[in-house]
Amino acid sequence: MDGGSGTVQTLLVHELTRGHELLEQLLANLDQPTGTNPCKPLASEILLSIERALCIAKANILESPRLYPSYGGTDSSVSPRSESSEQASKELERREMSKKRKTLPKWTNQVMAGTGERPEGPAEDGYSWRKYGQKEILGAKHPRGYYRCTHRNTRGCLATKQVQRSDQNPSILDITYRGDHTCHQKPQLISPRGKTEQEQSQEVHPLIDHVQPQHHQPELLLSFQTGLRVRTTGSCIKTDNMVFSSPLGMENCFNSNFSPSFISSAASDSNFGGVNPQSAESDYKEIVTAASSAVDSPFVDMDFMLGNIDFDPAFHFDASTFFV
DNA sequence: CAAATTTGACCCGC
DNA sequence: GCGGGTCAAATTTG
Repeated sequence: MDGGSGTVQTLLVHELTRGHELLEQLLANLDQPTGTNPCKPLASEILLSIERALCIAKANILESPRLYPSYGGTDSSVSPRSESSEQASKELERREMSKKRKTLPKWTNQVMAGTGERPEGPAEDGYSWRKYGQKEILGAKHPRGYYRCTHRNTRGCLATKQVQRSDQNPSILDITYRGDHTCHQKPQLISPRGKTEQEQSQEVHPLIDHVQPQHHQPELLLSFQTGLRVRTTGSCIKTDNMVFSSPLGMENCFNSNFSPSFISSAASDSNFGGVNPQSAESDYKEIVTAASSAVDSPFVDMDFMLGNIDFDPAFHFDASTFFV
């Protein structure tokens, strides 16, 4: 873990460099007549490269929770006795909070919001969130909802998310996750019982961690269906039309047997009922990478990858056996 | 009645 | 000063 720092950086650099090179090739090829140019394979290559980098980066983030000061730390270390010290601790908490705002990993999903009445309702991901605020955002038609993990107080879980309806397409929700769930709450599978059919159809069913292998992550599914977008900031890696995010970060992508080839095969995969092949297949646009400062504290021993830097396209990895 | 949501106030960074 | 994010009292919901 601690010794893996150079290794992970090397891997990241490797993948990002490769992605960069491929992108250059792609750009060069754009000049060629459309019939002959190999843009598509190149684009796929780039995508793979970025996915790998993202996996590596996310592995780091997940594997190093100590990077992010724990909420419990502040209130367990400070035991307010008088009102003034209580105020002081609140001040401290606030200051910690602003720090966290900057340091916590952050990634954005776009999921299809049902056409339903509840504006943010369908943004279910299996965790129990508690709304703590709503704000009108300048330049946005729809207010942004602020949610935090229900177990924030009981278990000091820092995870928060912001849900905002997309301007362009009101049926799409922009969900920005921040921080990992330290509550180790098993995302409860929402039982169909007690839910209306409409609710069920709108819901993004949770499945993270130990789920039936034949099911793909619901967000994943929805993302496919909507032509999705998943972005990771903080780690500054941003991809479009790339399904690769979840509240648990890479744990999910691994656990759902994520493989890069999965994406390109999605269009033909009949499991994705309702997928518009075009959206899944044709729009590999805006693949952007940027160097990141948030991924430079590698804690994961990635040696297992060393011998195989050129990943198999069917690259997959069972996190449950690796990240314990 | 406890838990969740609403909403105006407040704080902080830019 | 402005805008985004959070707090917390009041209110609603189950």
